Amino acid sequence: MNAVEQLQQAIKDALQAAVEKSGLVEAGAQFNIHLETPKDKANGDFASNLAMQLTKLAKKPPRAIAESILENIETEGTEIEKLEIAGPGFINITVRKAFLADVVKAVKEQGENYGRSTSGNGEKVQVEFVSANPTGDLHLGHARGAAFGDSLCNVLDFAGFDVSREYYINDAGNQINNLAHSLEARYKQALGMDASMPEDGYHGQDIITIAGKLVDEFGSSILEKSDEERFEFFREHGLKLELDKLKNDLANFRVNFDVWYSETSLYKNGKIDVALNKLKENGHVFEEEGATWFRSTPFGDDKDRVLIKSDGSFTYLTPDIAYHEDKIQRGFEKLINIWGADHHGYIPRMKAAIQALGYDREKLEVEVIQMVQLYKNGEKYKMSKRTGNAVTMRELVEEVGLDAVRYYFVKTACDSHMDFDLDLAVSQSNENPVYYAQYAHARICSIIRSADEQGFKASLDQLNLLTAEKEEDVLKKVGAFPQVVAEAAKHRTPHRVANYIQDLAAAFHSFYNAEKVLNPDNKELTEARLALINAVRVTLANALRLIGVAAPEKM
RNA sequence: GUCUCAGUAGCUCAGCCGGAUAGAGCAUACGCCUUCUAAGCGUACGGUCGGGGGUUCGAAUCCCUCCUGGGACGCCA
Repeated sequence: MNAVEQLQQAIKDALQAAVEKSGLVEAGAQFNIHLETPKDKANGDFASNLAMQLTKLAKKPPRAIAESILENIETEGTEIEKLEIAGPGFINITVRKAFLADVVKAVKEQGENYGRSTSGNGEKVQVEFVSANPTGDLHLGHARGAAFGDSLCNVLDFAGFDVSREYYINDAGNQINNLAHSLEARYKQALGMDASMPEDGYHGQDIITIAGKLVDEFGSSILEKSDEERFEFFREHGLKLELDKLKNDLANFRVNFDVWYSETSLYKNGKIDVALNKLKENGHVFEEEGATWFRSTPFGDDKDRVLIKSDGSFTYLTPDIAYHEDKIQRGFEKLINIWGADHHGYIPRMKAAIQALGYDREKLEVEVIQMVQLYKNGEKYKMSKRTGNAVTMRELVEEVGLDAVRYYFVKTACDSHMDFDLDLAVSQSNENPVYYAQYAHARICSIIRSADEQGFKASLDQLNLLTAEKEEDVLKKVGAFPQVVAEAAKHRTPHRVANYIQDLAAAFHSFYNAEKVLNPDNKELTEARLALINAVRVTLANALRLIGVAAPEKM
């Protein structure tokens, strides 16, 4: 627990004791004490709506309850300086100013770990995201999913969860055959031969690039292989090169996975059969019209689902069920899947499967990322596999810049729809709010450099000098960081961190314009302020790191 | 038709486990650099929180309903 949390807990305990002592409620009555930070600081550092909440239990008007609480509260030995009743019955709490400055010490002690908490209790969580088919380049939607997923993982980790990042490789099924055939056509074309793409082929530039690489390495020798060998060659090499490219693009996007999990491996190690048999034993499987079905409707799905098609092959669902059982057996307490909105209809059947296998369906949690609609010059831009005209993640980063893209995708809640105009993004990239935060960081670094030249050194000895209004604002913001992270983790909302970064940067910029840090006439204040801005710097850097954005020392 | 996400300032979005005068950025207007980075700060302008009901001491927030827009409803993945 950090200093701010300890303080809040102490206040809550004091309030709790006051209510019990006052006799307002019967002994043993249950009620929650919730502290909030008032928007208007005239209403104190913290506020509680306890008195209003107790109106039913105490059968008295809220202000009378509040008065009774204040009469009975013990503030000796706490950081509470002042208690006031306001508005309909809020209890506003002001704490000793000196306490606020303690946060600077906490940041100094914890450094790059400032903001960490144990609120996740080490819960083992697996986050599966991106998981795009290895048949083409990552596009805008994947970029959003990648930015969200990675930031969420960072936030969960920081909040004390035990996180594993996983990418499920769909390397079985029709789309891979399709990849092999598309690649073969491109390969022949690269050799100057006349070859047409398969009907549902992948038309992306990446396949052409890969075909070129194969020609460079193997010349025309592949054509001499038998049909079967040739197909296998293109399947294997296509897959490998596509995967290499995916890993590379994601790494360049600052996204790295702990596990790359192959769908094909589920075929090879028999886990699909195990899962299927379990469903059968549990009585959830039936045969109809030559196919094998999963009776998912009793578990809330709107229709039953085919597991084995009449041609004997599995549907996509079947290995996916085995995959999810495997996740659970690997000991994860929570499975968080990040899916595009176009897959949201898939959620009920997956939850049904988990339940049918005998597990708690709530183990699976799906975060749905709403679509990114691409615009060009103000008009909807239709992307299609057919023509391969999608805007790729790589192009996006090249045009707009990595930090701007990461920030852009994570600042908006994932359930909000997004319109994206590439031209607009390029022309406005200098206005991206990410630079506002980065500028704050660079500014602090610049002040610290000047301080070094002038012989000032940050000091924690006189933090009680930090009493200016803007200093208090900054201290409160810095102090709020651990809670912001914990909330963002709990609600799976990394965008809260992005918003927090804006607030913290704003508080700093405002302070910077109001007060001068380096003042040769006041060494003590200067060194206290250096400690303060260093705390801001560390907090900003930590927060930016969580959302995958760099914290530059110069701009 | 069913399911699902959204609708908040001119634009892009926060706020949504109910709380005090609904916030930020951009845009617009006006101020602030002989002083630590003006990619900054300050002031002003700007909102029937899609409409209508309900629950509550209190609703942008919860419930119902309707309207508008995105998405999904395959023996594709």
